[in-house]
Amino acid sequence: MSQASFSTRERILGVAEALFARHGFAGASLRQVTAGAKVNLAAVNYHFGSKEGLIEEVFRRRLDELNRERLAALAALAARSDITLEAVLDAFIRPALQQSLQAHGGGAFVRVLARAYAEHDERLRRFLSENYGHVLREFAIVFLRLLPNLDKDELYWRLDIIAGAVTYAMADFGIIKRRSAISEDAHRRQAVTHLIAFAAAGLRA
Amino acid sequence: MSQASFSTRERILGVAEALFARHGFAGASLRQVTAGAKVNLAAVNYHFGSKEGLIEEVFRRRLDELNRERLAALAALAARSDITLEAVLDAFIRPALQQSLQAHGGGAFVRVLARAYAEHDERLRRFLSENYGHVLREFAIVFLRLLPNLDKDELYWRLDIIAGAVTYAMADFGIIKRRSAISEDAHRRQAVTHLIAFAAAGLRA
DNA sequence: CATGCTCTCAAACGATCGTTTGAATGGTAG
DNA sequence: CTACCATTCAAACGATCGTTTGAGAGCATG
Repeated sequence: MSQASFSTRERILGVAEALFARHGFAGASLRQVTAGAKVNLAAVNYHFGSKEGLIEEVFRRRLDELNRERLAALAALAARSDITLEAVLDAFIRPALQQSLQAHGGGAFVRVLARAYAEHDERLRRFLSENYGHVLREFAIVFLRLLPNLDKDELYWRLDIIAGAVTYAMADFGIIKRRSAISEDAHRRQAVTHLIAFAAAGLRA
Repeated sequence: MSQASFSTRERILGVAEALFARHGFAGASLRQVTAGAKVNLAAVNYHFGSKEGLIEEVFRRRLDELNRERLAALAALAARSDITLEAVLDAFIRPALQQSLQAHGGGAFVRVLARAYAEHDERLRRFLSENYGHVLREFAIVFLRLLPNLDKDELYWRLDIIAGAVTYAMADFGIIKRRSAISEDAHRRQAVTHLIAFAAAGLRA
């Protein structure tokens, strides 16, 4: 794979991610993507086979990294003996924050992820469930150890709510607009602090 | 407005709501909508002016009712002297549940609402903010009275998270699939119970 | 230089999109 | 009955969609 090819692939993925976040999968056209990436229209079908292939690659690129970081944070935690609920939640939420703060179009993918939750497409749902569901199960094991009085079904209910709330908050899709005085990054950092406290209280209830 | 016209309008709105929930606003075409409603293609532009006019009417029809019910439930609560946090949260969440349990395509609108959160379209966002934001402010007043130690900004953060969690949970967009043994209605009723307990704990933290 | 491979490009494909048009329909008021 | 108005209908509009094609550019290997 030549350097030029790599550059074309990456530019397409970056622009596609941003446009999917802004206009949705059906709402963003390949012509918008290729124009934004300054590549030929046919490049998408050449490199990704189809539009859906492009969509899946946008997810895979970020989710692989996100899942790896979350599991690594969880594994680092397991080595310690004094695990707290907040620490586990931090291991789950913080990687998403870190990723959203990345240099180029950081927050874009979190918004794409929020859209994916809203999509009902079976193929996309299955793809996400295989990745995200696995991480959630790993975390559930640790949560169950920390919360012995919580039965499994009840925990899954609450984790489900937390996952939705995290995605929602990270995507900054709230109704209450953030104060323009603080930056988007500071906004996200605050959100993580609040989410952890909120989720911990909810799990302990 | 004749009976036939009313019927046509309502059939279009019902089918559009279901298709928007399933395929998104850009993903559902007017030809799918009119075919499903068994009306002529031109009927949409005749009755609603444009596709966007149809989208707005889908929202207005349900949101007006939802907001009215939420504020009514809150007002009924204000008459009492022994207001609890759970009761206020119930006034906020239960109307959404009731609506989602309505006979014809009950859960559809909640999913449309979840999609709207993910949309970045400025016109749609403004429309939703005007309706939903107003209700949220009314509730915030009561919450602040019940939680005197919570400052306003912090409360808004948490309400934001709750609103997102409610929408996601109600829309049944969780990663963990509900057990097929229980019905969708029972699933939603459980969700409300859990959401209220979760949210109350989070607000009291 | 010749060969083979990866990648880019302009152009076009058929399909589908939202919208418009103008005629036909059917009930209602004068 | 006639005139009017709201509504429905088939048909077509231009625009845009995802995808395909075939030629050619660039570069490496023999």
